[in-house]
Amino acid sequence: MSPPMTPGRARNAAATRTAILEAARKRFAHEGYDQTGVREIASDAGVDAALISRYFGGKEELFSEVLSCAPNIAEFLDGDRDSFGERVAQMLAVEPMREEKFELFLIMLRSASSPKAAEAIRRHSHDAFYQPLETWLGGDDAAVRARLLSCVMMGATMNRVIYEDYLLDGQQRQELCEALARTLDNYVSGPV
Amino acid sequence: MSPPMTPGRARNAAATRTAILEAARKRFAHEGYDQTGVREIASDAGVDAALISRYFGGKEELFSEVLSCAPNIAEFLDGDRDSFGERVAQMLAVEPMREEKFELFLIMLRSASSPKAAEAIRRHSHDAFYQPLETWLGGDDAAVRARLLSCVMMGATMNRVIYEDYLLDGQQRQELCEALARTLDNYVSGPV
DNA sequence: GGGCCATGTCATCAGTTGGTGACTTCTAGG
DNA sequence: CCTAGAAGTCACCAACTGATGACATGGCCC
Repeated sequence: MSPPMTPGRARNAAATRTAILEAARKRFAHEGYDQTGVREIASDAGVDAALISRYFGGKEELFSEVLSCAPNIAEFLDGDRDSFGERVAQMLAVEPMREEKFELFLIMLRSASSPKAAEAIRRHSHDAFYQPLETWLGGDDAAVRARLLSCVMMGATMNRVIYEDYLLDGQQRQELCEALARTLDNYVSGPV
Repeated sequence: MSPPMTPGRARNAAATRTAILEAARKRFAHEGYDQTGVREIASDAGVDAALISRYFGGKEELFSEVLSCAPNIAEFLDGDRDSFGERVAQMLAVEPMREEKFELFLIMLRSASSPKAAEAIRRHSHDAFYQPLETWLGGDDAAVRARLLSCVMMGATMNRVIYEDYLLDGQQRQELCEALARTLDNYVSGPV
């Protein structure tokens, strides 16, 4: 006990805020908005639940804040254009779902059914997903192609959410991945 | 007051059961498992909430029962094989979402995030969706192609759930529909 | 008609949720 | 050292949820 341990939590507002945000992001991604209680978030963050209301105003505002801070689509748009389908399909069908890249998708899919969260999701996914994607795609039908890409990506994520990794073995997942990659690249490259 | 109105509800167990089931199906499809309360279902059905527990055992069992009774994929597998993509894409992108055909999808998507409902969904969607679809597709990679079809169908539904019909106008939805049809038919017809 | 069971109604419970305000404790600045 | 305010703790509330058991009532069979 070399450093004189303070009994309560260290008094550091910024760190506390961040801890809450981190814990909330994981909870919302793994359980969804409704299934996550402020007490659970607080417990994960090692914080009293009352601080959530104090710092963010309430659960709903915390959720919006989490969406704003979550990593967005940009990561995939940065890379090589020709390998977009391959990279995304790998994430969707092969890589373990615990990856952080998944988190924004998971938050959206698992929380979209909650009216309290829905509006925030609509707004944020437009700004952080469709808008950049459309710009990146370019062309007259960018909006439609963006929607098509979104359909495949969301659907694939949804399937894994529902079935985890049951039903398909490694070989089949590889085939799935390749087919997804082809479909995605088809939407990326050409006019539909 | 020609017929001597009974003050309470008509005493007809079968009709009451059906009324509850109907009301529950609509509520679960529109609001999801978590957002739907037994009191709301009962109110819609013109029934006392206690009867839900009496007739079905509880909300969870009622949900399973609703899934069992909901219309499944069979409708689309009956029709002409060549027009499968066209028919499904029409439903996914063009037809109004209030259609009953959508209900099973909506129930699944809106309730999948609830642990209580998830297991029932997994079981039922396998029996009423994947299994028939795989059989209908045939071939060695039927499982993978079924999954691909599912991804597109679920993703398209999810997009409409989140965005309703915003963002895309009629013309764009038509383009979306055609592209979806091509993709679906591609998965139906060929080895991936 | 009388008994009896199925059906429906009601009051209420126990658990959980998000949120609030009063309180304590620590730390910075004078 | 002492005060003021920020940071954290605690007890508690009001609302809601699913569920249950006691009770009322209708209709059928003997």
